Amino acid sequence: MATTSLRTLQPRKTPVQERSAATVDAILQAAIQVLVSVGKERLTTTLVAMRAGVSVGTLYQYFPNKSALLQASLKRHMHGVATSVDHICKEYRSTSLLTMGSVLIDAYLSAKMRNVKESAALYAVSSDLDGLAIAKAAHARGCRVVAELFATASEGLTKDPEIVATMVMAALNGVSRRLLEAKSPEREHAPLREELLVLVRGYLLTCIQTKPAI
Amino acid sequence: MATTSLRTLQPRKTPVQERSAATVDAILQAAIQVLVSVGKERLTTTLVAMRAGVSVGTLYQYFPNKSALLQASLKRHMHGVATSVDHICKEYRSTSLLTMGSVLIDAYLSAKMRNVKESAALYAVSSDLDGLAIAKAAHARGCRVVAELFATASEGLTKDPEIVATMVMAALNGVSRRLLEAKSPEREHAPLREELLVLVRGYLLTCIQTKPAI
DNA sequence: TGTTTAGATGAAGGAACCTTCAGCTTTGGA
DNA sequence: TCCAAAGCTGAAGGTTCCTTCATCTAAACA
Repeated sequence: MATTSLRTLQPRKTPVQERSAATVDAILQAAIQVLVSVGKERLTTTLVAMRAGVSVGTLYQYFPNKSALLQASLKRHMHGVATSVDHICKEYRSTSLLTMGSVLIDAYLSAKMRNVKESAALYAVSSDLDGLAIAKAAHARGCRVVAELFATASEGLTKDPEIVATMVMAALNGVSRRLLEAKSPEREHAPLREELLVLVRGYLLTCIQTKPAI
Repeated sequence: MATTSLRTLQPRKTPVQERSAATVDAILQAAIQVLVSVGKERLTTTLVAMRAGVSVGTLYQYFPNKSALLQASLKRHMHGVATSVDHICKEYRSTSLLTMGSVLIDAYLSAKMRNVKESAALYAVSSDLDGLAIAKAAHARGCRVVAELFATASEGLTKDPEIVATMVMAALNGVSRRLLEAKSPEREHAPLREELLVLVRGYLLTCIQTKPAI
């Protein structure tokens, strides 16, 4: 069963010409647009194809079924966020824990806020059975990378970096979700970011071995 | 449209005899069970009716449509959690902020962990268009109640209680979701609870006017 | 006991929509 | 220019599942 779902996730046909690569891209973009405008419940493959300017048949040449299409959309979105975080994690190795926390918050939040509607709409996808696995995997990978970053902190850690990373990421998730589902996320962005900074800083301070003056 | 959805949410028929009240209860319980066993995607009204030991027709006498059924299930679940939090918020007025944070975490987490599968399965419902409104409303109400609690803290607050409550609840949500979606939530419950305590305590300390020794 | 009302039934209507496939068009190279 | 391969089309098949309603049973009450 797992084998089947993994196999069916693969594109039916791999684009070899340039135009088909553009088609796949258009379909994925259209999927997001439809998701944003009508929601996951009312998204149909025909609607997505129309929006992409192709026929349904074309869609089914690159995605074996509707679920695969949604999963691909979700993966694409999460990959964007993950890339931002990865970048930060490479760049800020061996700095102070508080710096790490601060830049992590900025990277994660601004990646999510880059396209508010899209991020919010994809929550519906990441909650169903197929999406959940992808979301979990992405989250787990994110925690691992952040844990590795924390392990290089100039101050020593009193706790397992994995646990610290898990907590920070969970808080980040909670607050960003709250933000994305707010009436006007743009307006609340700055204040919530500040407050999140306070929250994470307070926590990270308790994870440092020799407490500094600040 | 809002009027329509509100009207259709109302039960089609109000139970007047005792047996029908029991039927409604059985249907709601069955909805949760089906949700847990096959997920929201594959839940059908016929399946729910079968599980409840009634016919589909009976289901449609109390719920105007499938969406209303799911919404009712979600409401029931959230009401359970809200009741726990409300209770705490009445009981711990005028205590210290740290006490409030601690009992809040316990109340919220144990309410969610009371039935792990159910809580996890309902995330799918709370993410779709109909469920989102309910979830948001419940969350907003929770924040308001907690903010009122925080406003009575024996120590003075340096910030708007609403903001403090929002952050604490967002962190709570993030961590409990992470917990509920873990492979074995029971095993991780205690350690994550401890860590959540540290996280929230650290934050609340920064919200107190005159910093105490502890 | 008879009548009225509440409650329950489940086959069938019918809409929605995923997915296929036989045939058409475009592209790239020989 | 011409052909083979890649790409595209969209009507139609088929399935799933929501929802209804004519009909039956159980309960309350006089």
